[in-house]
Order: sequence, then C-alpha cells, then structure tokens
Amino acid sequence: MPENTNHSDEFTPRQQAVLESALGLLVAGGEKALTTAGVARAASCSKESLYKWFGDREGLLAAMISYQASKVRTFTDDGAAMDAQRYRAYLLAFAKDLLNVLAGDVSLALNRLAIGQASQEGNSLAQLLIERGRKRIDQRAGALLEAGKRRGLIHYDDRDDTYHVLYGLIVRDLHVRMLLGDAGARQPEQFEELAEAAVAKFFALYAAREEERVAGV
Amino acid sequence: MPENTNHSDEFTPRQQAVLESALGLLVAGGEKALTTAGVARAASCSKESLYKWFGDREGLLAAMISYQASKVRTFTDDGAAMDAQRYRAYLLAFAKDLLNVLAGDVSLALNRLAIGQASQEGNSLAQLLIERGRKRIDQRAGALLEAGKRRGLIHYDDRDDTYHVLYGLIVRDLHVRMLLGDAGARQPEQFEELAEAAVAKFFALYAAREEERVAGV
DNA sequence: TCAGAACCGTACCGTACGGTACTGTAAAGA
DNA sequence: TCTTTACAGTACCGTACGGTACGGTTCTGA
Repeated sequence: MPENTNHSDEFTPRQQAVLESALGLLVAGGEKALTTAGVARAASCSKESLYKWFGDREGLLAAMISYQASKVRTFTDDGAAMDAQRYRAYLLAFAKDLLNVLAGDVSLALNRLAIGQASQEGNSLAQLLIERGRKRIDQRAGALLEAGKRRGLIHYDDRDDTYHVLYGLIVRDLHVRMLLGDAGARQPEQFEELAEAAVAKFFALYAAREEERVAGV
Repeated sequence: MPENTNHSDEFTPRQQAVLESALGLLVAGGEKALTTAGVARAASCSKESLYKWFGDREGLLAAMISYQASKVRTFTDDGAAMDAQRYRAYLLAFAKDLLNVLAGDVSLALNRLAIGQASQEGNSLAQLLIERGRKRIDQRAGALLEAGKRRGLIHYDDRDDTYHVLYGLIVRDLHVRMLLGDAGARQPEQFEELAEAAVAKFFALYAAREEERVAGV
C-alpha cells in the first residue's frame, strides 16, 4: 500500500495524478476544454483507462469534485480558554480562509462546472459539490460559533441562521461576481480588510452584552 | 411602428417572441437544450432567420440577456417626506424583490448560462449580465440608501460598501445555493421572514443615533 | 522464462450540433 | 400583375466529441 497523503485513498496515486491534470485543464479552459481526449493527452493516459477508472465523463467530473474536496481544515473546539481577543482572531482567520477558498482557481472552476450542469436533470454534480465541499465549511463555522457561545462571548438563538448571517457579512455578493468573472470582485489583497469589516459587524450584532457574558446566559 | 411595451425596442415583436421561446427552452433544459435547431423549432422560425437576426449562437444568447434585462423597476427619490416606518417598508420591499428576482426561473437560468461560459476566453456574456442586470439593482439600492441618509434615517460613510453589506444580509449564500439547484435555498415562502431579519440587522448596524437624526449629520 | 494483467497510443464509429444553401410561399409595393 | 422582400422548412456539410476496440509495450509474479 503506498504512503497515504492527506487525500482520501479513494483513488490510486496514478488516478490522482490524472485528476490533477483534469483539474488543470478545467481551470485553464472551462468545461468546454475538458474533453476526454484532452484529459487523456494531458495526463498521458489512454482514454480506455479513463473509462475503466471513472466509468464515463460524468464519473470523471464527480471524481474531480470528490478528490478536490479533501483540502479544507476543520475547526474543533479543544476546550481551551479563550478571551474575546483570541476569539476575534479565530473568526478573522475563518473569514479570510473562506474568502480565499472561494476565490481559488479550482474552487471557482468546479463551482462553475456544477452550476452549469445544475439545470439539466439529475444535477448530481451540484449535489456532490454541496455535500463534499460546502458542508465542511459549514461544520467548521458551526463549531466556531458554538465555541464562542459556550464561553459567553457571543449570543444567538439559531446557530445555522447566525452562521448564514456571518457568511453574508463576509462574502456579500463576491462569490457570484467571481463566478461571473468580474475582476473587481476577485482582489485577494482586499480580503483582509473585508474580513475585518465583516467580523466587526458580526460582533456588533451578536456580541454578548456585559451582563450576559458574566452570567453566561 | 408597433405599440411599445416596456421592453426595449431593440428587437421586433417577432424577434421578441423568438427570444421568449428561447428563454423557455433554456429554463426547461439548461444550456445543453438550447440548440439552434431547437430554438427554431420551438419558435417556428427558420435557422436562417436566427442567424440573420442574431449573427450566431453567441449573439442569440446575448440577445436573450439584453431582452430579459428590461424588467427591473428602479427607485427614484421623489423628495417626499419619509419617516423611519415608511423607510423601513421601502427597504423591506427592496429585500423581498431582490430575493424574488434572484430566485426567478429565468434569472437563475441566465446566471447559470453566463457562469458556465465565464471560464473560457471572452466572457462577454457574463459581462453583459453584470452590466445589464446587476447594475440596475445596484442603482435602485444606491438611490434608496442615499434617500435614507439624506433624511437622517441611516448613517454611513461609503455608500457602495454599505450596499454590499445590505446585500449580504439579505442574500447570504442563498444565490449560489439556488444556482447549484439546492432546493432548500429556494423557498419563496421564507423570503418575507428573511427580508425582515435582514432589514432589522441592517438598521442595527446603520440606523442613525438620535442626536444624529436630529442634527442631520 | 512464460503468462497475464495493466495500460498507452491510436484508430475508429456514431451522433449531435453549429452554420450554410436552397426551395417554396406569402405579403408588400410599384 | 410583376417584382422584391422576408421568411419557413428542410436538406446538407464539416467538425468535434463521447465512447469502444485493438495492437503493442511494460511490469509482475509464478
């Protein structure tokens, strides 16, 4: 058994290399450029092997999504003490990470791919993207929010609703605009500033008031 | 000259009927289903006419976007007196309209189309969608914000930034999830509630404090 | 050393689609 | 009535792509 990277062992190293090639093609030229012959040429493998490994073109696309999805770290509450200052830093890091993930070449390409297919019947690709990609981020954020509530730093009733507000404050309309290729939306040098503004507003809305923080309510 | 509807007179009635057919096909089956032969059949016109009117397939797609874009009403400040109550209602209406527009069949289909094309070179379609569709909404919101500031109801420094915060509070991640076909995101019966929550938070962040409102600063 | 598996490269097939050309026809205008 | 324009309908062409088949090569294990 070959050494395992942090990627899932769902694919052999050779297959992973092929998937990496395919992702490169997708990023470079969009779905139109992702032909089976093109992938085979770029990855120096035969079309026959592609069909053997992934079934058909759809299977290849699904494999690309599954493969890529294994690159998001997740936050787990270690129970350590945390003051408001430190918690704010965590939220800030989450916000910056989120913006950077969404602005990534591969993320944008895969989201474009899935969205392009979402209209026709059996939008399994989009479903897969939501399941494998989106939900991990949701989990990390959820854990972060709960950690803050547990320590009395923030206050909320509905965790998911609160998360969506945080998401909206951070991402605004940037994701869709990036997906549309609007260059004005994709400026990573502004992400720091955007993240800080978002976190500040989030605290303005959800920071526990003094008496709550003391009482732990 | 035929009677002018509120649509642009960029296209003849016959052409508008064809574009309507094409939009129907796009909504029903996504881009894959939008073949020139299919449009011709659905609209009972010849392919030759299609190419005469719109140049090529790309031109047809652009025409569909241009044609569809002319269905957003815009807010203009009539200078009338407006109290906080009334202003809040305006914002609420904007929020609900925004959610309903974004959740519309045709809007989703066109955004999917443009995003699907955004990766390959010359993403003119996406650019067109931003220019013709997005910017109108931006204008309406901008006017709304300025009206509120002029009357001392809200306070902000950067209008566009403030608008983007409002947008994020309203839309959250719903647009992308709707584009991905996530049924959980597309529930118009919840839009009222979402709009109210967003407007409430917006006021929490931007409502002018009493002394400002009086001083008009 | 031999058998078999895995796999690359390429040739091949069928089909679907963008785009063009041609024919027939109905309306408009002189 | 003749001519021109606009258009529907259809046939046609070239190409690109998904998917399959096959020959040749390398690697593995007995």
